[in-house]
Amino acid sequence: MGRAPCCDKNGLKKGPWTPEEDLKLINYIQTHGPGNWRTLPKNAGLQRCGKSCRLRWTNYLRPDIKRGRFSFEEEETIIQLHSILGNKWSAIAGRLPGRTDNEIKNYWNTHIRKRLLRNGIDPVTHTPRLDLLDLSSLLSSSLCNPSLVNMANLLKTQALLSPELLRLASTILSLKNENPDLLSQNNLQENQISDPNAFPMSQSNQFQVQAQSQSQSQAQQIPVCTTSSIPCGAPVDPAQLGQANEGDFTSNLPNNFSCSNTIVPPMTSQDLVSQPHYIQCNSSPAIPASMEKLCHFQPNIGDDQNFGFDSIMSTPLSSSTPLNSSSTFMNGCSEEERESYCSNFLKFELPESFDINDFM
DNA sequence: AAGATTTGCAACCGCCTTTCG
DNA sequence: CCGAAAGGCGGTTGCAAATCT
Repeated sequence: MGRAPCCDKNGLKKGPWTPEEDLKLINYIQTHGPGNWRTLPKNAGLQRCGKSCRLRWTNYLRPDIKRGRFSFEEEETIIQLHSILGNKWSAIAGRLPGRTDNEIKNYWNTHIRKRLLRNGIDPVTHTPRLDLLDLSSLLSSSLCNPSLVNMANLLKTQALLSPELLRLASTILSLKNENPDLLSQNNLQENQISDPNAFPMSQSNQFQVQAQSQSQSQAQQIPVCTTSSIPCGAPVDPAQLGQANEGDFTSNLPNNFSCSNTIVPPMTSQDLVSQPHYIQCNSSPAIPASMEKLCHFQPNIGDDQNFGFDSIMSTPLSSSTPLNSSSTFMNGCSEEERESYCSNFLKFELPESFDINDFM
């Protein structure tokens, strides 16, 4: 019964391949084709297991393998595919011509995964991770200077995505109301916060609240988050924002605040009503309109005409049609530039029925 | 300059599925 | 149909190179 025994494992070499072994394997496969991996080592004169030969060929010696740094387009494809397929490296490799599953896996683990983590994105779920965000600056700011950083700031960042954070913010407000002394004990820190140069903002959360002295008449204006290394651009329903501002959120809403280096002219509620119900996550002026689509959060991926789950699953792995190629312009860009893009990869859209009070 | 630490990647390991006798 | 080996895949390791202190 069963097959004939596999290759004799005794005396088989392991470890790094020598150039001579590579040459033998290449010559044999070029002449005879890969064929049966079990018998290949013996026929090729190699003291290796067939499995080892197959691995060496598919991961390193195959002539169609593309070596070198991953392009931005490839990286973008990997992230998109990983958000759907998870660690199905072979499936991902099937969509990336010339790349092996092993190479993609290595690249994910050594580059992309770390970058996503740095930006507060869970590399498994592709959603923001609050435990990775530097909440300390937000919290200390909120405790030390209620006029500088307030509930709206928390909302602005990620609170709309997280009931936990909203509850935390609510607790902070309660603390503030119950123990105002707590605030006065932190005058020194307050001064530090007031001086942007003296306050060491965390890498992941460089919020800078601006335009404190706007008139109350602009209170309904919508803050625009322009840049942050965490995913931002949470959608805001203007009506609900106003409701939140007048309701449980007792602190004063900054009329025009930003988490970037640049002040963006405030939008009015009317402006927003006529716009899609999300705030643009504008990471860099250099990102062209063609990138906009990529900013949409992946749950919309099925609607993306360029990238659908069905297309992946129905397309043979051998057909190496590259996915949307909107970003080849970023080939060769620096790690920082990639990171900047990566950090804004997610943009969230909430249904119009979204009610912030449901979270409180 | 030297040792420590981090990074990148080839290769191995072990498990699961497929194939074959 | 069954059992065993091949094939395939994802996770992990080990080591050399690069970077930091």
